[in-house]
Amino acid sequence: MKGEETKRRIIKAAFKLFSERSYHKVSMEEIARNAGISKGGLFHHFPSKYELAKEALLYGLEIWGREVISRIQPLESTEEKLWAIIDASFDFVIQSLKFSHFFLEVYEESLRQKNGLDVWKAFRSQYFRILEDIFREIGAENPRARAFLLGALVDGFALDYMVFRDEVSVKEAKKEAFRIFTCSKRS
Amino acid sequence: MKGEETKRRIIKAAFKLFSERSYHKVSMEEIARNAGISKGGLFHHFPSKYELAKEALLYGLEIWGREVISRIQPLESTEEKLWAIIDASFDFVIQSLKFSHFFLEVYEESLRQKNGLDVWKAFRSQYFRILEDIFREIGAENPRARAFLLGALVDGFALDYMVFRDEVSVKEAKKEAFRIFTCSKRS
Amino acid sequence: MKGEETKRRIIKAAFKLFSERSYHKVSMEEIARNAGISKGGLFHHFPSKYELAKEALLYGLEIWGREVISRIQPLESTEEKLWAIIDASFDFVIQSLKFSHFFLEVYEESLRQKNGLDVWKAFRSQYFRILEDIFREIGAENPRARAFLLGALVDGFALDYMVFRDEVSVKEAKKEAFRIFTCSKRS
Amino acid sequence: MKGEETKRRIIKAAFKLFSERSYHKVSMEEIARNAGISKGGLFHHFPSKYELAKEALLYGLEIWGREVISRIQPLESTEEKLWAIIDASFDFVIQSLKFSHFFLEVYEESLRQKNGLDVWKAFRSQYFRILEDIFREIGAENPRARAFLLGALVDGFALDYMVFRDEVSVKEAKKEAFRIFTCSKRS
DNA sequence: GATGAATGAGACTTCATTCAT
DNA sequence: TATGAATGAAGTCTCATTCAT
Repeated sequence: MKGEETKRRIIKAAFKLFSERSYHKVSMEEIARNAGISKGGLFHHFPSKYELAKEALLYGLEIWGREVISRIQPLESTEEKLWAIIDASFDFVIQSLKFSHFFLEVYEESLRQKNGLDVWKAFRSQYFRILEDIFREIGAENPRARAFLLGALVDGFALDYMVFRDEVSVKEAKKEAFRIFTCSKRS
Repeated sequence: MKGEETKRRIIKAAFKLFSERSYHKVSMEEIARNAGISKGGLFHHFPSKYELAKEALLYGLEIWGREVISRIQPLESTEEKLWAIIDASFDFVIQSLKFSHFFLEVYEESLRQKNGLDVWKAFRSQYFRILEDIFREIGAENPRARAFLLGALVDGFALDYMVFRDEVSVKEAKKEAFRIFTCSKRS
Repeated sequence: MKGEETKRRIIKAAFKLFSERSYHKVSMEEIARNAGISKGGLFHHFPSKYELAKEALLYGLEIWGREVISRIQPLESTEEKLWAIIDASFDFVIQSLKFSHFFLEVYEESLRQKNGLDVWKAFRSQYFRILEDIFREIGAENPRARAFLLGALVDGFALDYMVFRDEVSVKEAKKEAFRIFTCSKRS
Repeated sequence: MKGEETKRRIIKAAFKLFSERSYHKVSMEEIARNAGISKGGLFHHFPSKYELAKEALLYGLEIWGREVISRIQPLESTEEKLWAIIDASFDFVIQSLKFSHFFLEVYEESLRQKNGLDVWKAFRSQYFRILEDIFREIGAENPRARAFLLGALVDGFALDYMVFRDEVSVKEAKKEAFRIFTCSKRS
């Protein structure tokens, strides 16, 4: 029982640091220090830095996921739901700006592991189904592709906003994103 | 003049390696070897790894820029131009999948340098004007924001495509992107 | 009594792993796992890795000793006995190729312990008396030295055979060893 | 030129330390210190600990080889040559007692490397031809096997002598070894 | 008797950078 | 201009051992 709590503490510390400064810029030493544990203790709970990063990433994603779901649940209209998703996604991305870089680096490591991508695909598909349904109802020509693009847009926004944040306000970006993603031939 | 040629050879080698394997995964040693020069020689031409990476990145961006301009130039209709840009951007991104990661890592370093971002902003603004004009002509509500979003979409696509390439074809993605970005209230 | 049984299980597992992969390449963690016990439990039964290794080594040697004795017992002629010893020794050595490395590593640790070698000397002398007697009967000039050399040959064979096993067959080696060790000036 | 000299200095220091305390008990840090170079400098000259150990081992073997050859060269009779070889081999082994352990550990690493054993086989075969010829002239039944056994005996002697040195004198051991290895059916 | 979390020292290795030649 | 030897800091990971429960 004590172990589980420590593990949780480590993951939290790792998530925080990784989101702030990406994978390569954070050392295990530092994570240990922040989690109030020894370096050796870290490796007792996680076999490698990659494995820890993966769990930290999932932890972050799940927070985001729960946030999105909870915002969508009470809503009824399709468009409201889409707006809620865009709203929440952009917010999350702004909140932890370096998150996507961290994401990317763990992804890259995953590419080298056998079946390393399965975790991400599983997680992603869960939300993609929701998005696809929304775009189908809206009358998008290719709901699947559009869902993919929204995902990409959010990720890319995280990247670009970090650098060019003075060129556009988040509010404007959200609005315009909503506009183009609700575009349908029937409208 | 001989120095200039060597410098160019180094930049080319660096760009190739960096876009294949990102910043942190490529060592100066390796770049030197690939450029057919010694490690010492490398530092003779570039004061640091970051400085080399910056120039290598600009080199890559300029190639992309010239490609886009040359594709747009002969076209007349606004929509054709937009399609050409989307087409070229996605192609470029696919071609060097790790490019955006490389981009991001150099960005991060730039954040720490005084006025480090200026060079990227200058480069970016040059193409953003073109995009903004296009979206204005199309009748977008917020052309500036939309231009920003297209940039973000392309960057994000590079990221996600690396991992989820089997979920959507590049062709479909391009088409759907074109559809939503040409969306206007007046249509 | 239950403690004794657990201890035996640990020793068996340790011996197996050590003779497969030598002392330094086997961790206490792994031994624990293979013995179906926790790491803490392991240290409950043995105060240190060295102490466990020592007992595991003795366990292996005793198996070998009993095997040799049982093969010799029914035999009558001196030469038959010598052949049986050579035969059994080579077989044992082939069976657990890394055994002599394990042996050596525990030896080295023993060198650092006060009276650490006593246990090996006691074990060894027991079998050396038998060998010496045999060589005395055969008419060797220096039976004690010859006994020592046979011991060395077997150990060295274990070493070399690991690397150069395709240069000579075990059968040929046994036969030639028998030939030279039965050599006497009186024959 | 300066590099070669440093490399030689490193190999010498490594050989000395490894012979005294075997592979795992010597750290790169220590070798660096003894060679008067930084840890990083070590890796500039040798890509890994294993590779350094391999070269250090070869360095030691070559010293031994040259010693043996120079002792044999002036001799005429076959028996004198064999005696010289046994004499030199035992001397060498006594001189650097832990050498064989070091040998063994580098061997084991070699087993894991692709074609890792080729170096040793090449070295060994060079001296085995000489031994085989000698035993053929002596009239041994299986000269090849006997040569193998002499090699094994020397290696095993190094092992055992380390532990049981008070049981037999080197001089006696040499003499008895000479006796049994010159045994022939025709005598 | 037994568990497994935790420690802390130490190992190998990488790499940007400097500098004598 | 160019070389490559040398540095030193930092990084990931292993492991025997201890100890509260």
